[in-house]
This record gives sequence, C-alpha cells and structure tokens, in this order.
Amino acid sequence: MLNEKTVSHSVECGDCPIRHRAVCARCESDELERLEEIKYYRSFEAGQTVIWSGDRMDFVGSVVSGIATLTQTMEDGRTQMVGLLLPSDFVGRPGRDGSAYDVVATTDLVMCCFRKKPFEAMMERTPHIAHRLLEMTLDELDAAREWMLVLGRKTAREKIASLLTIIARRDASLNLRTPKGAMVFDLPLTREAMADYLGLTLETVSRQISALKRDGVISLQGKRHVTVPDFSRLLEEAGDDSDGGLLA
Amino acid sequence: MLNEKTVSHSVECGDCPIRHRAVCARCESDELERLEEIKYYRSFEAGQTVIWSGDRMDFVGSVVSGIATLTQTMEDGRTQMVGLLLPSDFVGRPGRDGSAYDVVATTDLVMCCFRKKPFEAMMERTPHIAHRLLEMTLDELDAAREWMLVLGRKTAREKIASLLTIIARRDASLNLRTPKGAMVFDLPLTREAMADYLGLTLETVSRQISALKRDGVISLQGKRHVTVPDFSRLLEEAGDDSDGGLLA
DNA sequence: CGCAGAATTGATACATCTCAAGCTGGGTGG
DNA sequence: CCACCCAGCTTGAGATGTATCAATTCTGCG
Repeated sequence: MLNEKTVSHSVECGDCPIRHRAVCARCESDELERLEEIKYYRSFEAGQTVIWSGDRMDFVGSVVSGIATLTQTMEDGRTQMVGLLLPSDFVGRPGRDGSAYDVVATTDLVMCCFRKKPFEAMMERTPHIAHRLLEMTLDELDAAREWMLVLGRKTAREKIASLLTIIARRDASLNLRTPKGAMVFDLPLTREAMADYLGLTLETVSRQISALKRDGVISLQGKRHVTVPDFSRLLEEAGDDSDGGLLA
Repeated sequence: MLNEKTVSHSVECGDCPIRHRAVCARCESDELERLEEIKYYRSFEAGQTVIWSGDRMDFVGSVVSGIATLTQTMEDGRTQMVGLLLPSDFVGRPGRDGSAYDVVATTDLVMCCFRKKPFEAMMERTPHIAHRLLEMTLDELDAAREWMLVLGRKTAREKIASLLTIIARRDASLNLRTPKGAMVFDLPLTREAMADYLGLTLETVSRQISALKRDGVISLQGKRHVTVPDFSRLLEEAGDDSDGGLLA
C-alpha cells in the first residue's frame, strides 16, 4: 500500500465529526476514553485498495471522511458493488478473520481503526457499542434489501434515478439543507462505479444520464456536478412510491 | 387472518428443534426460563400473509418450522423477494414499529413469538440474546450481499443454478447429509416465487430449469423434486468460483 | 371426470449489452 | 504556450438475452 499513512496526532473523540453517528455514538465519556486508547487513524488516497477480498483483516473501523466501496468480483471479471461506505459507516466484521469483499477508497479516505481483538474484547464489556453496532447492521440490511429491489426489478432509467435520489438524500442529510426547490450535489462515483452499483454497463449508465438530462429531470455542470430542479420528479422516475422518506 | 391459530400448549425450549440456531441459541437455562414466560406460538397455513408491509408489528419471533418469504412490492405490482426465512431465522426488528416488508408463509408455518416490548427489555438485560442477534444479522447481511451479485451480474441460467445450490446446501445442512454423489431435495417455492427471488419472469425460470434438465445438470421427478447428480457441475453453472463452501 | 392452479413451450418485441468510434477536459512535457 | 495524451465519458449500430403475449399441457383434487 504505497501511499497509505498512519496519522500520528490523534483527534479527540469529543471533536470527531462522526461522533454522533458511528459505532461509538452511544458511548459515555469513560467508554470513549478506553476507545481512545486502542484507536488509530489511517489515510488512503483515492483509488487505493483498503483490503482485498479474502485477505486477513486484523482491524475494524469507521469511515471518518471520504467514500469507500465494497465490491464482489467473479472469476471472469464481472463485478458488483454491494456497499457504499460513507462517513460514520463501519467496516469489518467482529468474529471473522478475513474480508469477504474488496474495500476500495474512491476518494481520499480517513478511517478510525481498532485492532480487532481489543475491539471484540471491549464489545463484550460495553453493551453500548454492541447495541449501536446491531442498530447499524440492521440499517445496512434494510439498505441492502432496498437495493435488491433496484437490482432485480427496476429499469435502467429507474436505477439511475434511484441512485441519484440516494446520493441527493445523503448529501442533504450531511449538509443539513432541506431539499425544497433545487438540489445540487456532486457524484462521488465514476460512470463505471455507478454501473457496478446498478448492475449495468457504463454505456447504459451514460445513455440514461443523458436521457434524464434531455428530459429535464436533471442538469449537469461538467460530468460530475448535478442539479435536480424538482426532487419529486426524480422520485417518480425512480419508481419510488412515497414522495417522502427524506426524514428517514 | 382466517386460519391462524395460537397454539396453547407450549413446547419446552429444551426440546425445541431450533434451540441451537435461533436467537436464543446462547442463552443459559435461567435465561431460557424467562424467555419461556413471554413466548407463544403461532401457526399459519401455506399462502397466508403473516404481516403486511407498513403494518404495525407488535411482536418479533423465530421460524420454528416451515418457510416464509420477505417481499417488497412496487406500486405497479413488480415484486422482489428480499429474504427467505427458514427454521431458526428471526423475524422483525427490535426498535421499529412497522414491518418494512410483506411476510408470507409459503408452506405451513410455525413461529415462536415474543411481544416486542418485553423482548426488547429482555435484550437490554441479556447480552447473550443481543449478541446472537447481531451475529445472525451480520450473516443475513452477507447473504443479502451475495444475492446482490446474483441479481446484478448473473445470467438467468446462473441465477437458477445459484438458487438450486442454496437450497441444496441448506437442505444438506438441515438433514446432515454429506453432499457427495447425488443430492436430492424438494423445491419449496413455486416457479413464480423463484422468479421473484431472482428478478426474472416465471417463464424464464421455467425455460432455464428445462434447459438445465436437458443438459443433464439436474433431473426432475415431478415438478418439485430435484436430483443433482454432480454438485460441482451445478456450482460451475452458478458461476461460483470456489467449489467448496459447503462447510460455511 | 373435469376443473383450476401450476408449469411448459412458442413466437415476437424490446431493453440492455457489445463492439467500435469519437469526444472532452485537465495535466504534462517539449 | 501549445500540442499532445489519456482517462473518463458520450454516442452509434448491431447482437443478444430476457420479457411479453398467447397457447397448450400437466397435475392434483373435489
């Protein structure tokens, strides 16, 4: 891992940007102190692989900033993204040695890591952590099932629209902007990564984005910067029933 | 719910067929005693809906015997199965009021239920339960991600073969037969249910099953009883890399 | 026996993939 | 400063896999 750096100067958990959403969200201050003792930061540059599928994984951790992807690959090269990791998301599975997926940094990435053994030991003694991890895992399971509907039953156009609503929502929730009127955000993924997420080819992704643009559902400034003039229109295109869900 | 019955005569947890695999697997005998106090059984006939998506759900529980499905439906009727619930699998989400999915019994079904409130309270006091539930949820998340690869990237033939390997494996693990030589099992799903699982139409499912039969990968006795003469051949057809995985 | 639900099979339509050719924009070296 | 280069992206034309629509054929059961 050529460009990985281990950041030495620790950030105080109290000042951590993901303090209230990560696996440590429920911890009391004394629990945080013990976590501080075993935590360390790692940084990755855009494009770097964090872990290869099948590799031994001796740590778990949280995404602090940046975006990473979880992907599976078949022998012949077909790949499917199975998770999109955003700030506060948890990486790794307590109680398992190897990684089941490739984890790749798609932007510059900072992670807050814990060696697996001490973390597992701490989980045993700290219900707040185990409880929060269960809650987060259940949320991920719901997201995965939502994605199964997208993969199994939606058209290419609906798939693209679905992905855009997800990114738009997440961006809105991070930046605390209410999604009334126009929404503006950047695509953190290449066309190819979108294709891997959606079970499409990159050409189809490109064509459907062009079509949504032509139909006035979105507009683009450059290749990555998106404006959505009418969010409910985008939701319709995604085939999502309820117009709401923004507060979920 | 016309034909639902609440079975009054309780079964002792010690004699329960899913004792060692369900959410209660790790419980000590005193913990089991407290669970006995709040548990009750419910039975459903094949075809009955256990819960509708969006309905208030005041219980959680485990499948004791039979098979149920978790499905999502779009406004226009497209449906995608997002989970297949087998004996010992857990239904419901602590900390959430409504069900996110339709739960349907595809065979006669017996569930061991707990009212949600008492169960949640018990989870707080009983790390063995919370811990086991986390473990089971992580397993389900892995299964969901595996399924995302099937839905997103596999061909119709590979999808059918993948489903058959899953059912064959599960059947082998329940019946403790080693899968050397021929494997024989029943399909617990209609062609339509398989189609909903795989993101296909029932016609395509039927055609691909016929094709696998024609090519000697499987043979059928009746519509539902399957013989697999060479399991590794089936794995090849599924596009799965490793030939193993039976012990997972 | 004959019906009804489940499954198979056929013919055709269509969405997406595949292969192939350009385009665009930002960075680099002469 | 310009020319080039390259990854990322767009667009086109044709091939292909799966869906759709429509008949039959099974199978179990009253």
